[in-house]
Amino acid sequence: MLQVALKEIRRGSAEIIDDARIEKLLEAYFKDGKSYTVKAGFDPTAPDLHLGHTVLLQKLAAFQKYGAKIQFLIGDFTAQIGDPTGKNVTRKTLSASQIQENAKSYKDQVFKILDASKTEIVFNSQWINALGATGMLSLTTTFNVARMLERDDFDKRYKSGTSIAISEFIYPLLQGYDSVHLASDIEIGGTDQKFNLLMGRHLQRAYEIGKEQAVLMMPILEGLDGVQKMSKSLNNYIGVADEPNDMFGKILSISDELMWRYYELLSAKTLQEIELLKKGVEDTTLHPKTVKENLALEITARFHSQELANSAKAEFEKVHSNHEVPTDIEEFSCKGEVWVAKALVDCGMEPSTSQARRDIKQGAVKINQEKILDEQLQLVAGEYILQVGKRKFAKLKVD
RNA sequence: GGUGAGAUAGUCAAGUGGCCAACGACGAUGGACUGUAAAUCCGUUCCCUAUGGGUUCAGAGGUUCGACUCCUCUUCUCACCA
Repeated sequence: MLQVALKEIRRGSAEIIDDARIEKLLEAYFKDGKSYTVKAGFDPTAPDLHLGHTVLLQKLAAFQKYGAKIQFLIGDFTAQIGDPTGKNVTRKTLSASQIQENAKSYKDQVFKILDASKTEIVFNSQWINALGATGMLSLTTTFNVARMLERDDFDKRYKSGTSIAISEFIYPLLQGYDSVHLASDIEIGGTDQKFNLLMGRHLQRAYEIGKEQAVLMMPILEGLDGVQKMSKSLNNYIGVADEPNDMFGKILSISDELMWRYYELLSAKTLQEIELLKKGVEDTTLHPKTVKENLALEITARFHSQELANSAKAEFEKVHSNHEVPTDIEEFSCKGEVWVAKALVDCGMEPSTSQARRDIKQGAVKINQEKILDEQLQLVAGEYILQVGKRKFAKLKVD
């Protein structure tokens, strides 16, 4: 039983520091039912969760299965600094009510994956504000600049002469201090968080709280482009709140290579099962598209339902394999004769009439399934199905 | 505080008085081929009912027939010195 649990906990992780500690904690749980805490930090500014976040959340859920109490930390204080990435050095401070609102939205989304009864949501402003200037000062004495510069992005920026705000040095310290205050047994995060996660261990030692947290790092999930990490700002994400059709379609649009990555980090399938799928594709007994469809079905079903996932698949086939018009299209209406280019802009399918004209010229625009090439076309009264490219549809009623 | 270098479209990056709506690369997007995969090929990539007009090269002025290019000031970034 312990071995099964450990295997599940370790699955997909990029690196584990102090694996022995995790083993001990689980052992104690199986023996005496002893609980332990697992901490994970989240940014209060982005309450729209995407699959990249769920990699971490699923890991937390796995811990919950084996006795863990989750410390779901919302970094409302640290968000004022912004995790040093070289960009967004200073961020807007969020008002208390905004943070509460975001936190609520987190709850709505997070508890689709996590067990609420085994999760505690905490805000770090609560104890960091209580630190005061003296507390803050003594926190900074636990570390020095040379070691701070060991952090990869600090190192790069320092060497390349990009500015580093002093406040950015404080960020890892505060994140580490959170672990001191919460007395966390384990902290998990992405590989990009390694430095900060280790800071937790360092500070727990410095503050002599009698334990040092184990650290489990998950790989960063690549976005739809397969290169950059999944993020909202890069618009390469699959949101957990995405419509079933979108979710299904987005997953199907990833590359075959990336599909295996998603399988490993997102699927509930065991590693052996995934190996079998890989073999099947390699010796051509399985079509990669089928394998990808199954993944899309699994993920879509997880956040919606099996039924909705199935109908998303049916819809997808309808539109893309049979080139039919989707079932649900946004409807627009207007009065009098309209010029096509204008109509496309009004329906939000094109950003400008210039762009619309170009697309028409290139044969990207279809009306009622017929390609049109006349950019001067006027739409008289009637109903039209407008289409730009492969995926943009709208219904327009002209009176 | 002093001195010097720089700021160009989503990003990187050419352009040092007219040939500039601005080379190129990446990205994005359309088409072909497919499995809405990858790879590849060919387009497009400021706005405007448009063989023309308008607004752009950090911001504000100025010189000039004409400025992304020259001058002045402002803001920001970097380097060296203090």
